[in-house]
Amino acid sequence: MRKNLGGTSWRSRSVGQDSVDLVDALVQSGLSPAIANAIDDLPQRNIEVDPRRPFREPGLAGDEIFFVRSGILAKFKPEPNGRRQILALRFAGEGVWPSEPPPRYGLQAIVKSQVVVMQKADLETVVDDHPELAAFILKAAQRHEAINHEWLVNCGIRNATARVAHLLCETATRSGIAPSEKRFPNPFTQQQIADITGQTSINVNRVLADLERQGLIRREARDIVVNDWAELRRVGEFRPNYLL
Amino acid sequence: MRKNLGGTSWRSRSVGQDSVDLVDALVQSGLSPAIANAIDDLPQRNIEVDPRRPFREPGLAGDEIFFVRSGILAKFKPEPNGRRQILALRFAGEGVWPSEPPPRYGLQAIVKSQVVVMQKADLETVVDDHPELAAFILKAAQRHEAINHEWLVNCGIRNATARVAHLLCETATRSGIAPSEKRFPNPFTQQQIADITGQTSINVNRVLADLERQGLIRREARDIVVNDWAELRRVGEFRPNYLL
DNA sequence: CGGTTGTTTGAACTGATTCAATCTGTGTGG
DNA sequence: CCACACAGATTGAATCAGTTCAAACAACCG
Repeated sequence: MRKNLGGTSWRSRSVGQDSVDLVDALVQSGLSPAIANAIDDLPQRNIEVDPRRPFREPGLAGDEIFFVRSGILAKFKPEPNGRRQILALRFAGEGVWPSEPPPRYGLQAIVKSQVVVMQKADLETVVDDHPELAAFILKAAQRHEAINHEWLVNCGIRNATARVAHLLCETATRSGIAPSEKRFPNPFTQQQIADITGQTSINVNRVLADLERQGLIRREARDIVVNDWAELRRVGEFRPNYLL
Repeated sequence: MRKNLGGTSWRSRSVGQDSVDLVDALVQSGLSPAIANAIDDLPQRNIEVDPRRPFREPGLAGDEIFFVRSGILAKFKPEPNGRRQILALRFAGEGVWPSEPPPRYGLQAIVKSQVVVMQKADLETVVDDHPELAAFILKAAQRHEAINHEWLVNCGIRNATARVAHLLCETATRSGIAPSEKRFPNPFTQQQIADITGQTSINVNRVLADLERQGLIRREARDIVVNDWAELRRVGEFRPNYLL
């Protein structure tokens, strides 16, 4: 699917409920409209990916850039022992930038997602024309580094309950849920929470039941209802400033 | 301490045995000599830091850049429960770049280290003059991201033995130990290994004793003697390509 | 309806922690 | 050179958080 040039792109119209326009998202993250439009003019492919089915296997050449228009993507790494670790998440408006030695992680969707795929080489031409773009990319990388650090602390020294509580808080914040909002959709299966927090799904199930028994959250269908954000944050040692 | 301009800088002469010249290290990492020299011409301070004494507390404004000339630096994050997690290491020739929201980690040395400190604002002037520098910085960030991922897998799904074995392999590689070399100095205390791998020092002690009992390594004074690199790598699931 | 995917529960097990004590090496000052 | 202090390493015993295995249950979907 190629870009439709001139006039209002069909991509500007909302496709899903939380679908993100590429230009809007880039501008909102601090990029100048000129550069955002230059990026949007690059050849691009829109794809829709189903959850839990890897669409980019580990070890493949990293010549593509992915931009999440709606849903959530995950970088994952399978290990010989059969378990897998989810390394990072990308929410709507965020992107996956390729790295130099072909990355060892694969990509899969957490929920059905719409993704824009572009060529690294194409983007590099925009970087050449607009050096500020490099700073923008670096800033995004540093934000993800801060999140990475937080996840390492999570898996390294926090207990199972704190890990899950932290993930819930981070997910709500990164999904753009207002702090006043008590209810938000839980995008994860318990297995996925386990893959993120380095546990088994059995234990995640018990932790969630515990959190519910303690009255911190309620689970209703696919939603999480948070009765006491402050307490959930305390349990998860979540301080959101690392997210900007 | 200010830069001595013109002629051979005193910094070009080796100060410690493994001391690294700033220009050499930058050029070797792929930067052009012109840019490396431009960076070297910036105001800089040389400091020597003692191990295990934080010299940069968490949460302080990140307006400084650190370049490791010798030794090893660690980013660490203390947690309310009294434990701490080491988030990343920087070996000789590597640097710590500041991030936008003031970083939540502190810096400490693993062993006595020599560090060059520069101002972020100064470096940015070089970036303005040489846009390729931005790509260089991004590439370094991506390499550290790959290492971060590896550490997350370590803490998330590998068992205590694999974690320690992996750290030993990574340390040897990043220290520049030739694969043929069986002996290398262990820079860590057992507490530091624990802080990196998310364990207690007691358990690290038992794991090291196990590795020795299994004949994989020997410990002699401050050195680790690796009897069988291939086997140690297998145990630690260490595949070094993520290090470039 | 049957098949699939995800959740929940129980019982047994185990890897790692916690607490406490001892041992070893190194440096320091008398 | 010895006495002492201090940091790190080592060991044991008790405990516990989280895993493993197995089985049942619920929800969803074509």
